[in-house]
Amino acid sequence: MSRTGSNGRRKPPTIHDVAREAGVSRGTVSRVLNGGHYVSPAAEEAVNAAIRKTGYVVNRHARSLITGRSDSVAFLLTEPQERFFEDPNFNVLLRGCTQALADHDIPLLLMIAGTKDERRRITRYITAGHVDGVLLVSSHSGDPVAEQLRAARVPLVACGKPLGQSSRVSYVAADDRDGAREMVRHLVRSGRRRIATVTGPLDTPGGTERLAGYRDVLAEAGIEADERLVATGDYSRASGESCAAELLRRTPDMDAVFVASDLMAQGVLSALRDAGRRVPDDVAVGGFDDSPAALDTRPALTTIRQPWDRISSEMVRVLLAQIGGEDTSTVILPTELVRRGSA
Amino acid sequence: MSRTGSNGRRKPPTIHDVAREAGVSRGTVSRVLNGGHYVSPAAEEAVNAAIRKTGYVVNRHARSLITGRSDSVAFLLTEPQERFFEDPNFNVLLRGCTQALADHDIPLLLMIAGTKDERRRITRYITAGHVDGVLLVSSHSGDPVAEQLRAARVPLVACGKPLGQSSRVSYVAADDRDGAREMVRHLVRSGRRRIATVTGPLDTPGGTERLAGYRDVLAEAGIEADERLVATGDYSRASGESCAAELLRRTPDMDAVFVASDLMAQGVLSALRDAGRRVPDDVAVGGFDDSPAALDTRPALTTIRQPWDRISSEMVRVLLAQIGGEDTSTVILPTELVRRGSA
DNA sequence: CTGAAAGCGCTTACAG
DNA sequence: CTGAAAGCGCTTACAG
Repeated sequence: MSRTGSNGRRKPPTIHDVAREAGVSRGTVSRVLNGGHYVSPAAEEAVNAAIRKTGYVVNRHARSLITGRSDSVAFLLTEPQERFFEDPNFNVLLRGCTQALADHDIPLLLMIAGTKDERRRITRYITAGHVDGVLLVSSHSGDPVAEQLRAARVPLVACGKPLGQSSRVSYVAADDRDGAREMVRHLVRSGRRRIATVTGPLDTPGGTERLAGYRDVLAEAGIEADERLVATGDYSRASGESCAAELLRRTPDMDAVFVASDLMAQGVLSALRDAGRRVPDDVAVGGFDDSPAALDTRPALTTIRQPWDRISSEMVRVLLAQIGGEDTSTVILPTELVRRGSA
Repeated sequence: MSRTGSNGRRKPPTIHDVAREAGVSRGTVSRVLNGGHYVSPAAEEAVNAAIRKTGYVVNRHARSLITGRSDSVAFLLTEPQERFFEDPNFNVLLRGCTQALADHDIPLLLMIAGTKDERRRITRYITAGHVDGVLLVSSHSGDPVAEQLRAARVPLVACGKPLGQSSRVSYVAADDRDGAREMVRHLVRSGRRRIATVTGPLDTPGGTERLAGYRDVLAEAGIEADERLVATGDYSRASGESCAAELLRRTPDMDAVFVASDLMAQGVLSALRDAGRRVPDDVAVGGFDDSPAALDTRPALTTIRQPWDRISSEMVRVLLAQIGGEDTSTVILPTELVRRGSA
């Protein structure tokens, strides 16, 4: 059935081969392929048998040429730093999206727009219609790529609230503020009063929202706010270490630290150990993310779980809905306190 | 210039629009697009101006339909375990390949064949010609996907030596055996004599080759081999910890451990600390990979650097060559000893 | 060097 | 329910 091309690789069967095998027209085969509407049971049966027999697989290029859809989606990373790749959250997200898309038989194109040149090339590629939509992962605000894609009306869903133009862009995020509240309430409940925090960068939602949640709880608990207890990190382990060292110098009486990411919390634990403070006896430490590494610290890290599997499946769901014509939407997912040894 | 479609999104300009704008035929535009052969300078000039003016971007589906190429490449992960995503090496490799391909304007499709169902679906997709070639990342031997793709004559290059059918499959790998030798020689030179090793799984090249390198050096140094000094891990941190505990029990006099991955070495360091052994004073520890985490251990990990950036760029180079008709080939890249505190 | 024309494999109104 | 036909946007021999 399958013809052999000049290069030795088999030429795959076409819809024409299937039609001949089934004794119907190509149109009928196509109708079976596209949902089986307006096809008699007998014809459908014959076509399906012919498909099995020939091993036919639709040629997506031909289909895309006529439908105008590409049946593929981009996973776009716009990140000047290399950091996202070190971040375990990134892995989970990427895998989750790949698999959620695979369930719809949609391939994921991975694109990294690190430099200005890459951003221009990728924007051109996407706006030329080579993908049906974009899963956008970009931690910082004021991302020009997001704005350009939005202007070109490319279906788009961001991971985390895009600080610049949130009102017109779909996004899926964990409830950062509430997660932070959970953790700080837990610290308060365990008797801590001098609670410090190491924040993320303040131009990211994880930076501002988790800090806001921290302040919410101090206010509701009637604990006086002390700005010396607030240090700003950049999500790296090293920044956690240096922030903790600085906090220990400024406020040696602190008895707890809420750290806005597990990776930074690892650095905080190192700094505390170096300073001879016991965790959690002298200082309780709470992280954020529930990354795999949270299990490997000594003591194991009490942290806030971000539901990455749900975040990725919701991103895919919202994007496909938008590709299907629905309006933009926002999904906020609940977090969960995971108690381990550090707090 | 650009027409507006029914859904509100602009219909991108076609080769026809460019031809009209430039005052030439569509054939001439196509020739300019495909290398500019048999085109007069004047025509080429006019076409390029028209392309700029219209913002034309080639429709890859139409092109692929006729050329039979897809101008895209799959990055295929066949891994029953989730482990690869936790492995920092995976990140570096994926990023490296994405960027090396971007330099050729070729998008990377990420595919994960974890379950049997996924493997079947993905094999069908790939053998149907939807990608021009495959970058294969699969740690274990006897991978049925590799064999099927090879049989279907799909251009393919593996990361690491595929233990099953290495002779007919291109691959790029670090020199595992020589890297292991470097590390163990370093341990011997620093006066260690009771040198243990924690290997990777013995159905992976990193497992067998690094063990072979370890044995090479013991033999050349005239140190008696002692099988009690060999423990087999599975590349996880936890296995490093349990292997080290077992080694301490079997051979309490050991004065060094060569560990086949940095992640396992982290577990080894924990176990040694728990046992009250000082590193490197009592026991020297050498890792393999030079992962980012190797900088974060106490003491920092002496390790063997795998040249991941070169591995990824070579994988892409070899794959593109093969797509272009060249024969299979093998690339072995040198490793490098990175001395830090642990040995 | 250039244009007219065929054709890649598919989908989708259009008649029946 | 079904077939014949047009056409998606491009590339590539084929004449000139």
